[in-house]
Amino acid sequence: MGNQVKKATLRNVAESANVSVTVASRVVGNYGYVSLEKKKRVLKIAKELGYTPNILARSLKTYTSFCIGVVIADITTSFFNLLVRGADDVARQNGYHLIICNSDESPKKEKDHLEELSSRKVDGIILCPTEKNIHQLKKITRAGMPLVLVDRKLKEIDAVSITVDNSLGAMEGVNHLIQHGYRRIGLIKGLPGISALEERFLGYKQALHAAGIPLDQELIRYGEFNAVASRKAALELLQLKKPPDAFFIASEAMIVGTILAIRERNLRIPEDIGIVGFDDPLWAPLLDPPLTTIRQPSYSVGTIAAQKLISQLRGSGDAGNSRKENIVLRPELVIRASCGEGATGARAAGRRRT
Amino acid sequence: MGNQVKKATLRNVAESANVSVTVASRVVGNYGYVSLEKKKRVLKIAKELGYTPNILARSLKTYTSFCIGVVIADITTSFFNLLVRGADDVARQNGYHLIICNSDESPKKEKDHLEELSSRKVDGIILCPTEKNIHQLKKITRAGMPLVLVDRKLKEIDAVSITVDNSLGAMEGVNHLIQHGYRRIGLIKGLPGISALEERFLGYKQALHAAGIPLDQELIRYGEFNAVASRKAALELLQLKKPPDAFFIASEAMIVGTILAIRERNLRIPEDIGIVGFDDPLWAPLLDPPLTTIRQPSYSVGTIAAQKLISQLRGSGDAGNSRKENIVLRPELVIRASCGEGATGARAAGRRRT
DNA sequence: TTGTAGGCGTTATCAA
DNA sequence: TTGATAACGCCTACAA
Repeated sequence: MGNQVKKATLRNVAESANVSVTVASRVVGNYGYVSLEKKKRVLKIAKELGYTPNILARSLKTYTSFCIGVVIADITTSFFNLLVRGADDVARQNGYHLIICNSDESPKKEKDHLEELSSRKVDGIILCPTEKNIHQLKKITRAGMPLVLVDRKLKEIDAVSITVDNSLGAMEGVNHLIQHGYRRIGLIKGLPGISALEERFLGYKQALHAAGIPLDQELIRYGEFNAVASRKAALELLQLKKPPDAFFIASEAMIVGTILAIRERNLRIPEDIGIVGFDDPLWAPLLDPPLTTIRQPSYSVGTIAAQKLISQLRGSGDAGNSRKENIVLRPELVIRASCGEGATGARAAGRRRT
Repeated sequence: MGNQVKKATLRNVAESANVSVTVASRVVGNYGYVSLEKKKRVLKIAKELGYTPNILARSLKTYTSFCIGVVIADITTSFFNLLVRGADDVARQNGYHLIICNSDESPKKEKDHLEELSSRKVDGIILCPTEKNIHQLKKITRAGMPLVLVDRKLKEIDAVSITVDNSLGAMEGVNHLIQHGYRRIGLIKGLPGISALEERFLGYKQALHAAGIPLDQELIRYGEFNAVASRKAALELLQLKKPPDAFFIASEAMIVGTILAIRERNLRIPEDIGIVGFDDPLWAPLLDPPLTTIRQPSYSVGTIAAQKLISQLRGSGDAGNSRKENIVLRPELVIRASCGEGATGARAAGRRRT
């Protein structure tokens, strides 16, 4: 009631300091001409009142929110949280903040998020697309919203994309398996229709083809990117009359499910079954035997995406757009012992080499 | 130049639809009286123009941004990304968005983030405090910013906090170790001065005390929440003249480091050394032997925090504040085999029971 | 049921 | 150097 404190707005600061809002704005914004005396006065009052600029108002006026929207599948997976961390690190460094949205691979959620982000007037968007909202995305880019795609690319959309060479990675992984004598290689895929994963499938097929091994559809199962579905899938595979002698697993959580299945069936790695996983979680070296994996540079995907987006934001004054560029990063085969090599190599010596 | 499209603002929509902004505002905001005819007209035009409300402007006017600031240590750790996911799920459900900030346990970064969030006029903040910015936090709460603390509480601050019963969890874990015959239990702590971790230390001491085992300072090391420092710490411990016969490890990444160290020294778990880890990562059951852990309900910490904050936001009209409430969640001891029980129990039978 | 007008806190323009 | 003044896009009395 009585002693309501004055709200810490620029106008009030100016009033108390006996200057115009313009002057006050200049000193807090640190630009233009202001006499030293007034400058000091304003600063002092601002501090006293605990003034902090209202970014909402500023953004409304300047048309820049210094916010970047990020929509990914799920912040809970290591690939994405590393990616987000990378993006956040460079964004902050440049004065930007991130608004993170989980799509859970649902086109509907993705669409909602995209709309929200537009409404919030983010300066740009980093997106790992479900690949089912082309129309919506076209609208967004047409409206001038800078967009950077990560992990998956969309040929219909005019935007730079940062991806990993999935087919190469998968090929190397499967090839590694083949070189160690495995022939019936079960594939635990993610979900259908996602380009990054289809690319891994392609790599799988190429490696098989190169080795003259026929593709057996029976050996391919969807693990839905989670541990329970992948465990089930692996179990099914293991029950085949002609079960696989190795697994190539397309992402982290599915590695967990698959290994659980292998444990349940009491199979030995690498003697009874070989394993290569796409994604190199922190705990891969902890398994017994340590897991051979394809490591993705996910943090870098994030940093590069943010860099590209921000430089686009900065240059947006001049150049039109038509900036379709694909940056593809190389994954790395990390050889440990789950295919019979490395530390436990001796143990694997006895296995058939066909 | 020539055919510049009209900007999709409420005013333009209203103009094109031949109604006042008020009417337009009403139909898009879906409130008040509007004739069906005009309603249809406005909706049609809005769609044509691709209108989407400018949330910045709305927030400026209404004093609510529907944004919640979240500052945590690091989104990259499973405890925090699960927490954030929980918070995000309930926030979205209620129309709120999250702005996530990583403090990396740095008081300086935390302070900057807190200031930024105030400037951005978030409606409230969920914070895992470094516990070094009391002054700043007081200022924030005094300014009326709703605040919910997670994982750690601050007795000086008047805010609700959602924590886990750390000392109980640690006590149960260490106790489990003791019951299985371990006596020299090495402790891999995080960093000094963080209440949640000090509580775990307390639980450790209590369990020791209850069993009549003297506390040996030599057995306590800082693992700095990461794998490399904890590996080093564990290695040091293992080199003692009287090395530990078990490890109690205070958080996930440090489990990784410690196990790496154990591997290097070629020690068998649980025969040579027992292990209990605080945090129950997805991969805990994958280790050989599967890891006994203290599972924290981190997702729930997040959901509850968001719920509390939002209900505070809603009720903010009436009640003052002075809402100091501590919700403490119970962690759970997940017994697997790293202390000689469960699946590999037989193997542990031979170990000394003092 | 509709419209007018003022203001949210900033920044930007233009004189003074 | 400084200060009115007009936006930015939206909401909301209040009046019609």
